[in-house]
This record gives sequence, structure tokens and C-alpha cells, in this order.
Amino acid sequence: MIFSSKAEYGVRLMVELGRQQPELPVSLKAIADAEGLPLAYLEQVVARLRKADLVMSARGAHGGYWLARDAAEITMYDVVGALEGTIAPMECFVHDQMERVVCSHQPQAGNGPCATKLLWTRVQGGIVRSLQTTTLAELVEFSRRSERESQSTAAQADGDATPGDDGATLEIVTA
Amino acid sequence: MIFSSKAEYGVRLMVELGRQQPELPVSLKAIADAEGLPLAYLEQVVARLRKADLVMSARGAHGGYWLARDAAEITMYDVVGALEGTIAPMECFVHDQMERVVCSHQPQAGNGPCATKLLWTRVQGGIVRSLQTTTLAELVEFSRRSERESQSTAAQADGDATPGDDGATLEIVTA
DNA sequence: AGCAACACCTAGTGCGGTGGTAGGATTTGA
DNA sequence: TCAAATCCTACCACCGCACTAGGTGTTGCT
Repeated sequence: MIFSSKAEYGVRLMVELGRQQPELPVSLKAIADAEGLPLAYLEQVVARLRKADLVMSARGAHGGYWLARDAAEITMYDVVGALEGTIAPMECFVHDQMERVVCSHQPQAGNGPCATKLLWTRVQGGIVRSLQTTTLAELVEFSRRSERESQSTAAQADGDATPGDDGATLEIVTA
Repeated sequence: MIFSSKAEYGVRLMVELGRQQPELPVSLKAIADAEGLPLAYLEQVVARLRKADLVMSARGAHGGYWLARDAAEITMYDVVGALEGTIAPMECFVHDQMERVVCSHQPQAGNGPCATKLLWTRVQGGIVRSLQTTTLAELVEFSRRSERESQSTAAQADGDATPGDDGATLEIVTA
């Protein structure tokens, strides 16, 4: 499993906020009920989003949360980054004081970086690109469309997600 | 952490095998010593690679492991898939009996797939593409080059990995 | 004033997976 | 016959994840 449930819950929470009118506070309880998620845990999740200035909040009665800026201006890189903390493909990925990604395997006797560095860098890049090019607005739109389609027919609802995206059935099954 | 140490050890093991002459058995102990990895644990790792027909083995004295086919014909998708088992960005990703990726969150009252599906599909795609387009031969070449460079100078050894690849310093730091 | 509905905070906890270790059995070459 | 190697299974300690528990602070409504 690549992302923890914090990431999933957080993304679903953000989508739910994006579906509401801007600036209108929505209570966590409403979201927890709608998504079927534990309220107390959602509090911890939304706290990270707030610290990252992705959502704003109002306390007291009729308080709640709303998006800090337009959904089109929020990328999944922002959201997942705030929720998951560091996203590194391996613990091998540390960075020294010069902000340079470097490998933690001591190249003893000075035989360069470990060979896996190239691979992890590429994987990292693939993930980050996916996250950076997906905005919250897209997910909200996707959510709205799915809802509409399933209301009319109970048929397929995926093949035509967004131009530039491949809805391929990608998987690695071995285990 | 996205990949477990099984993946890392396995990739390093494969690179080590790729650096040797083809068909020549190399003992696990030699690899464990060279890479500084626990031998007994490597046994479990290499067992997965063998079951996936990526390496072949010979028992008894002077036995060992070697690549089952040319390093250029082995992608990291093969290797990591064999080691890591299923690579799904979320447990949300299950597939029904029709081999279709579907979301496990029951769309109760039929309101379509959960909105995160689009995101996870893209991330999945980004990862898989990275893995599929990286061959073991590339890593072996990278390893050889790094070794050569660090022998002459103790300077930079990353910027020029492979054409078509961005060696960008990508990271998400929040936590 | 008082209550209810919220946000907000901290500490604890059960469980499963990760990352090994232990101890063997089997096969092969010298 | 021994040593070197693969091969196999069971076990275990730790740690992070996914929560739960139990509060405090703030606001609006009546």
C-alpha cells in the first residue's frame, strides 16, 4: 500500500468540501456521515490540511471547514504532501544539508551512489508528476459526473475520465 | 515509504547479478558481503525472484544464482512486481472477478465510484510507467558508470543519468 | 445565562506487517 | 565425507497505522 488512509480520507474530505459552495462552513460530522468515516480520526486528518493552509475553519456553532482557495488552484501534490508528509520511494532517499537527494547507503571505499538511486528517482518523478497535474477541481468534476451517470444508468462510469489521462487497468499481481 | 526493503534488496541483488558474466553462478554470500545485506534475509528475497523466473539457480558447492535472461529484457516492473507483490496505491484498489479495477468503497445507494479513484489510477499509471521503462541493463550501466566516475574524481555523479530521464530533485517535505 | 454544536488538542492502544533470525534439510563438487 | 551452497519453514520483536478516549475552547441560539 503506497498511501495511508490519511491520504485517502483527506482527499475524500477535500472533494467533499469542493462540492459545497465556497466559503460556506461544513461540519466534520456532516462529512464523516456522508463518507462513512470515523469523526475523531477525521479531526486529525483535517488538522494537517489546516496547518498546510489548504482549508480554513470557524469554531463554535454552525462552524466548520471550507477550502482556503479555489479548487482549481489546489493540486493533489499539495494535498497528499500535507497528509502523508514525506513521499520518498525508499528510506534510501535522504537529503544532506545541501538539499541534494543522496543515497544513504554509504558508498564505502567511495564507489559511487547505489544503483537503485536511478530507479527510485524515476518512480518518485512519476508519482510527483501525477500528483502535480491533478487538481482538486478535476476530482470534484469527476465526482459530480459519476454521480450523475449512476443516477441515470448503473452502467460504466470510468472510460472517459479526462483528456490526457489513461484510464488503464494497471496492476502488478504476483504475491 | 513506498517500497519495502525487499524491493530495494532485490533490485540491488539483480544489479549485482547483472554486473557478472551471464550464466556464471554467483553465491548469495558474495552478494550479501558486497552489499552489506543479511544473508538469511536475502534468501527469502531471491526466492521470490526465482519463482518469478527472473533468476536461475544451481545448488551445491560452487552453486549460486544468475539472470534467467538478458538484463535488457528485464524491466523493473518485473522485478519490483515479483518482490513487492501487488502494487496498489490504496487498498481502495481491488479488482472484481472480471479483472476490472474497481473501488472497494461501496457506492451505497449507487452513487458511482469514489472520487479518489481517478487520482489513484493516475498515480498508479505514473509508477507503472516508470517501472516499465527502466530496464535492469540501464541500472547496471548506471552502476558501472558511477563506479568509474568515483574512481577518478569524488565529484558529482548524477546529473547525466540517461537521456529521456529527468534527474530532478523531487520531494515533498511537510511533516 | 445556559446549552448545544462545533473546532481543537493530547494521550493511549490493539493489531498487523516489516524485517529480520534460527535451525534445519537437501544437493553438489572436491 | 566434508564443505559450500541452495532451499524451506517457523518464529519473533519492533513500530507505525488506524483508530478511540476524553477532554478544553469558542460560538450561536434561545
